[in-house]
Amino acid sequence: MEINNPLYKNIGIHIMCSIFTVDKGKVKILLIKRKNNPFKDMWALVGGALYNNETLTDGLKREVKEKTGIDLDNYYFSNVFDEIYRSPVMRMVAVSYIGVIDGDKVSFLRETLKTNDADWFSIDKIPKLAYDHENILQDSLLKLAKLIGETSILKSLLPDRFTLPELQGVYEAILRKEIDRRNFRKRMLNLGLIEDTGKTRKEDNKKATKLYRFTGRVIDKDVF
Amino acid sequence: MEINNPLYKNIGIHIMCSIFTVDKGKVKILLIKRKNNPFKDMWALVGGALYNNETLTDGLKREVKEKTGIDLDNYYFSNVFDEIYRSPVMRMVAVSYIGVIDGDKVSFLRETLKTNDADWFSIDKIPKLAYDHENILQDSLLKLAKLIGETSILKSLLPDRFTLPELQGVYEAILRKEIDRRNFRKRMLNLGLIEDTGKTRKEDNKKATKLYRFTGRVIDKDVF
DNA sequence: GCAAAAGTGTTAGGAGTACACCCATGC
DNA sequence: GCATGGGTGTACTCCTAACACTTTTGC
Repeated sequence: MEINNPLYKNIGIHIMCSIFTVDKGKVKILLIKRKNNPFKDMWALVGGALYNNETLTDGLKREVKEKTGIDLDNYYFSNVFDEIYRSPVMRMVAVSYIGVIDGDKVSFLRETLKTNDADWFSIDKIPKLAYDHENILQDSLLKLAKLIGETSILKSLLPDRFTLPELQGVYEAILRKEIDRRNFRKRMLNLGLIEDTGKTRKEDNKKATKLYRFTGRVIDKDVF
Repeated sequence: MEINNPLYKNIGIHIMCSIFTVDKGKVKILLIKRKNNPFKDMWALVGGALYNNETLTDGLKREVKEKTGIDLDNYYFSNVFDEIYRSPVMRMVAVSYIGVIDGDKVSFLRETLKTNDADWFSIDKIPKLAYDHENILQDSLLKLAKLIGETSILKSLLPDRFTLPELQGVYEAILRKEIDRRNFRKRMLNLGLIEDTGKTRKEDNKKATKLYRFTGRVIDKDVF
């Protein structure tokens, strides 16, 4: 049967995850250092090969858990990478996802069965990466900038209730531009991505600030 | 080496293509009838298994050529389908694309090595399809409706120079709604997807109509 | 009182939507 | 002259972008 044609057997699937956080106005990416070949001792995105008996997102969660100890539950599909020699070992097609977590709250493992180290890297200072991960990362950054305008992808980065200046700081870090406070507020509330909780928070030496929460709505404009 | 773990070997990749046309106000999909098992004698989307030595889009073009004789050059990524048992033969992950052609101009083969028949089906009258192709098709229809607002995906359906009423008819068929003539014109020109050629066409018994062409521009709005 | 951070309102321009009239043609 | 199909303009609303002042607080 044609399905046994060796030409299209033994293709593997990588599930990759660009795990982002934003810390002090900087976007950071969680990288792991590989313990094994290929690309032994090099930094890499989190991810690995899909098993036969799991869906892509099951594999994604398993790989993230195995290589970082993190339980990822906020992720979005990003892209497919199919360059023929992107893996030196065998033909691997990568399906990439984007995850966002709060780097201050979520702890990760420095070492696992397959990793020697793990750390957050500012996206301005990325070391040389294994495979085509640099490519995947850059693509994911563009996608992240899109997703924050259409989804609640940032909900796992901020506390349940957050202030608008906090949220704006995250947007400015990801979009790499300053945004007008008044327009930001109007736009965010108008889009319906967030809503007023009616509560406020009082910091040490500041005016009380209003608290908002994500609605979970997804923006999907019609053509006509 | 872990890459030899049988758990994640032998995954296959399907590349699927929903090939659409619009004919007399109806959106139609090109289906082929399978000659072989699994799903022998059932209608199916065009597509097949990726070879180790080709990229996804190379495989896409090869499969479309093999099963329909068509040289496809206008296609867009659509989605990934990863249900574990979507193929009864082995684990197959499908990467789906959308193609648009002019059904009146492009001819296709009724029979090939792997197909017994091929035909256009109105999307209102789809036969039972092999695999999860019904699912992929419905998903592709939604994506197509998005793509016509952002890309020049329709350029292969219309002649190089086309009239606005022609284009509007295609939009209405895909979006399944009527659109105001004046607003359609303003919006299309404003978006920059099409441009005035400065020429007109004179049909038999009609007023001369202005001709437009696609610009190839892709609409990609910024968040802020 | 002054500096820092947060909140709010106004205005002008551009896009979207709804809607009505004129023009060319063939019969 | 009338029916058909193609072309255009206006008014209203809404979103966006630019921009300035007031409030609270701690020092």
